[in-house]
This record gives sequence, C-alpha cells and structure tokens, in this order.
Amino acid sequence: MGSDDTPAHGAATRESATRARTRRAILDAAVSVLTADHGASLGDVAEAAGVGRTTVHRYFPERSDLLAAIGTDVRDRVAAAADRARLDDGPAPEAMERLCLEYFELGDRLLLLYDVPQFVAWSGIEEESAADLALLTLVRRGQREGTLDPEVDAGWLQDVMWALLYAAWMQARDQGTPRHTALSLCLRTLRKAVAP
Amino acid sequence: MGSDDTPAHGAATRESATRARTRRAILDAAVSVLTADHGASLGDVAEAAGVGRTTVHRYFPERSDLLAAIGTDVRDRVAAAADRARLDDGPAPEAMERLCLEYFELGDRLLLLYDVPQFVAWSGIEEESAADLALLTLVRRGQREGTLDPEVDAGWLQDVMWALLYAAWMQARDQGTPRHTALSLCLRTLRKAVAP
DNA sequence: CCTTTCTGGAACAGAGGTGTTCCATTGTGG
DNA sequence: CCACAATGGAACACCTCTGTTCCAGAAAGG
Repeated sequence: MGSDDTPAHGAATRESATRARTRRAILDAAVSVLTADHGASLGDVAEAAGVGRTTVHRYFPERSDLLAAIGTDVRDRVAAAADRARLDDGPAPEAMERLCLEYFELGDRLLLLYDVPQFVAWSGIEEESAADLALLTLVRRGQREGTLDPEVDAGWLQDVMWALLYAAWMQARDQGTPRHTALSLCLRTLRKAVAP
Repeated sequence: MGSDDTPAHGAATRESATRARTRRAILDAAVSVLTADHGASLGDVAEAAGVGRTTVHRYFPERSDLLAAIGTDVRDRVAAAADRARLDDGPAPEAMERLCLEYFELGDRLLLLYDVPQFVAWSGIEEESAADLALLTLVRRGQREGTLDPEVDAGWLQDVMWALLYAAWMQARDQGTPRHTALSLCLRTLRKAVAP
C-alpha cells in the first residue's frame, strides 16, 4: 500500500487509472469468488476477474496481500456505511435500522467478512472497529433511553443485528427472496427482537 | 457404510468394539478440527484423534468419505434432537424453545454444518430434512394458532431461529459468555422476535 | 507515431496434501 | 498362549496451488 512498485519520479503520484481499474476488478472478483468458496485458488480469482494469474500476483504479491486488501476495502466501506447511518441522530431503534439498511447494501462483502474470520486478524481491523464501537454506543444509548431492551448485554444486541442481517442475506441468496423483501423481514424482526 | 471391509464369516456382524471406538474418535476429532479450520488436512485430523494418518484412510478411504460420515452423523443427531423436542406438543413458542435448547447442545457439530454448506450436498441431507420440515410445520401451526407472527414467511422464522442460535454459539465461543447465559439470551430474544 | 506502461502466457521449482502400499509392532479375544 | 485384528510409520507417485522469472504483444498516453 504505502510502498508502491512505481517508486521513481514524483512522490505524490498515486496510481494510473488503468491500474486502479484492474485492481478493483481483481478485488471485486476475489470477493465474489471467495464468497462462493473460501478455499478458491488465485487462478480462479484471476479467471473471474478476466485477468492473467500473473497479473494478480503483480498487484498482490502473496495470497495474504490480496486477503488483506479485501479486508481493508471492507473496513472502509463499513466505516462509510456507519457514517451514512448517522447513528447519533434520532431514536436508537431507527438509527439501528438505518445502519442495518446500509450494511445490507454491502452484501457479499460483509458475508465474506462474516465467515472468514481471518479477515478480522488481517489488515488492522482490531477486535472492535470504530463502526462496532459506534454501534455499541448506540445500543447503550437506546438502553438508557428505554427504547432498547435493557435486560440483555449490549454486545448481544449487536450480535443479534448481525445474525438477522446474515439470515436476510441467506434468504435472498438461497431462497431467491427479493432483496427488499428480505430486508423488510429483517427490519421487522429486528425491531421486535431489540424492543424492551 | 453398508459394505464393510470385514466381509467374511457371518453377515449381521457389525463392527468390532475396538473399531467402533476408533471410528468415533476420528469422527469427533474431525468435527472439532474442521470447525476451527475448514481446510484442515487429514493429517491434522489424525493427530487430533491420536491416530495415524494411515488409520484415518483405513476408515475413510477418501476425504469426501470422512465428510460424508460427519454429515450423516450430524443428520442423525439433529433428527434425534428434533424428536426429543416433541414439536407437536404444547404451545408453538415453547416447542420452538425446546428445539432451540436441544440444538444448542449439539454445539460445534451444527456450527460446522452451518458454514460448510457442502455437507448439505454430501450424504443425503436433502434441501429439507425431516427435522426442517417438522420445524416448518410447527411454525405454521403457531401462526394458525396466533402464537407466532403470522405476517412473515414461515421459512423466515425458521431462519431467524438458526441465526439466533448461531449468534449464541459465537457469543459463547468468542466472548466467553457462559453457555447457559448465551442460551438464555438466545431464547429471550427468540421469544420476542417470533411473537405476533 | 513512438515510447512507456501494462498485460498474458509459458515454464519452473517448491511446498503441501492425498491416496496407496508394505511391513513391523502392538493389542485383544478366544 | 497364540492367532488374528488393528495400528503406526515409512516411502511412494501424483496432484494442485503458489510464487517467480522472462518475454513478446497489446494498450495507453504523450
């Protein structure tokens, strides 16, 4: 990331548009391929990205570099999503639903993060990311205000949200439930589950 | 399974006590090793079982045979658990909680079944096992009787139960929450989530 | 248009897992 | 106590994935 393989000339020079596009293609392909099969080979990823295996290695020297890059990518998107949800505004349950909605849109990417726990270890996602902490704070606020169930641990309510999101994704993926239907089932159930 | 490698003498002869014990040891070790790392090698399994790699191959000629055996084992346990829960008795929500409790006890084994989807394909677990169908029937009964939320699809409520179970296992495994605490959180939340 | 960047393919060595065979050793049960 | 069941280890060929190098051709971009 910091040390590029195009060292010479300037210093601020980032990455050519071509390279940026190729990088994204590989990253996106990796997400969908790895979601389907956690043990997929780099050859599979390359093929899915419409790119030579050599090129994948050119961007991500080792397998772990690719995984780390995915982790970083997801972390950024999660942070942005949490930001958009404005967790500090309005009633806690509604803020939680906004977050759920934002996260739902991230789809596959979060599914992958969910069941490939190594990603949490890779690429500086600490145990508690900023987004996780913000959610935890939100839950505590809701419990204080009496809008969220105060009798269970805040961490549990957090997990419940993730679990229902996961269920909704599965419903959409395996049962072919339309995305918006799955999401509204999720939100409805979440609303009831976290109520006092 | 049907065709043993001890063909001679009788016909009803099952398996020596020694062999049965070894088989179980391998199966159990495989579950815990594979739960920790889906891509673990047969060598790892053998080591965990306190058995030579050759011996593993003697019982399960190919990797897929071992996986299939795990699948079958889990399927049987699930069926027995569903049976013990007596899904046809009493109020639907309570029956659902009994099932949840039984499933929770299966621990690792179900976790594995959950995130190694191949198992569903291996070893004759059809899309809808008998236990799944019984649960679906239970949910429909509850909806008819007005004790379960009638406005959502029965399949969704089923998924919600699994999702909360999963969350409870994770809570126990990663946060070190005592098993009974995790279970009661799960049941409390489930009760609210599925209520009309 | 021509130079620089970027790419894909081939070919390679190495690592690690798999499945097999063979044999010496241990143990279990009659 | 003795035969036979059951085991563990070594050695084997084979496969797949990885990571690397090298080079010729395509694609940008000035």
